[in-house]
Amino acid sequence: MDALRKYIDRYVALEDAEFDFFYSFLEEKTFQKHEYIQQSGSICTHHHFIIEGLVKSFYIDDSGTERIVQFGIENWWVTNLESFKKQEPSLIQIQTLEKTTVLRIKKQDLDLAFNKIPKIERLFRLIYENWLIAEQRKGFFYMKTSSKDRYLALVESIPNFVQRVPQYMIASYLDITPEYLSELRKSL
Amino acid sequence: MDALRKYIDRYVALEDAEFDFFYSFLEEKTFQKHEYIQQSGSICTHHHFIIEGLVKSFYIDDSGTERIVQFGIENWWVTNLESFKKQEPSLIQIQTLEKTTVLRIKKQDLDLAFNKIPKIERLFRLIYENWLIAEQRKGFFYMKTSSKDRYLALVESIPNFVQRVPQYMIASYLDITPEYLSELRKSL
DNA sequence: CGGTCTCTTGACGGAGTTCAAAGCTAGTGG
DNA sequence: CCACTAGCTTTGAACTCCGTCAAGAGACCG
Repeated sequence: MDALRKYIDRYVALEDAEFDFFYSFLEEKTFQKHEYIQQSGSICTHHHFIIEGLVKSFYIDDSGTERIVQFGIENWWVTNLESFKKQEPSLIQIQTLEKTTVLRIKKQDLDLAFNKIPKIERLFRLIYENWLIAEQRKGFFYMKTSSKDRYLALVESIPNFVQRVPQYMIASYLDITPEYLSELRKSL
Repeated sequence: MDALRKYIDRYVALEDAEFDFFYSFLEEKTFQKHEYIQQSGSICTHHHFIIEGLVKSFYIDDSGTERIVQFGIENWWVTNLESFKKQEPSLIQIQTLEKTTVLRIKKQDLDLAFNKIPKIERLFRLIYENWLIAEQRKGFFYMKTSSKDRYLALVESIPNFVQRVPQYMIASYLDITPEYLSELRKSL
């Protein structure tokens, strides 16, 4: 609750009553290590705010290989936005890498919150704006940077990331093979 | 005006008075072929809705090569969102490839519209949501698809695209060299 | 008709993949 | 608390995709 309040305060100034009303839609839930938050083929019913823990979003490609598209840590929202918005089955799966506690909200409740509290709509307008900028920077960065530098940037951007996540998942996220990442690391 | 009204109607139901009020902030402007809508190093002051024409967003990399990150056509919004939002100098440049007519709005006027007309804030919450999904799909698609298939998907997604845009720009957008694209096309 | 912009062709090189095998490490049960 | 196993990481060789460079062939415009 404190974590969410602090997070929201960075974007919009909510009255206590507004926050409490919004908070009443949220459900706290804890997932064990390696539990699925989102299964492939099912509809993404909730938007999740991570209070503590670490998750990966990924899909399985045609040759059966896992492809990680995003990691999520404390103070991030995770969902498959496309499936959540359209309420269609999701190709993306979300799984915890550590014991993870989230606050989650259902699609219809979030829509209700948008109607009742304009500041919540503004909050998400701003969140999506920032998220979009981050996604664009990522694409931009991907295009102009070698995989070695992408690796270095990733491990520097999140403290202890290498300790928390196995190498082969980092390789998957960087879109290279574990073998090649191993070679990169040898050359430091 | 009609194009914009039609576009907005797909997202939110505005009263005529609300639309007129929003429209009063917009300025119609026509750029000639090869004119700059956004120069490198300057702040992105406007958000642009393209009524007619075609533009490219790009930057110049360390070796002096142009890198196209996005094309924009009719009924798309174009801006460098990061520069527009933070009012910081932009690394991205935007240039027309054809004579192009836009409706443009200043940052402070858009913020004003958000405050005066909640439905406009909702409109942009939805636009950013869709844009984000599109950006994520693009990243996703990039990861799992060969450059040959990316080329085919691109030319199929926009009618006459190959006629409107020179090959070497398509190569830049696909993040391959013109030489290699030429080879791909030979193998059909 | 001459020049600039665009597209193609070919030789070579480097980044990254694939496959197979061996070496580590950490969790589990006995 | 040790031993075993399964999962993770490293190594190396052969191969593929795609970039770089250099040169030539069209095509459009004044």
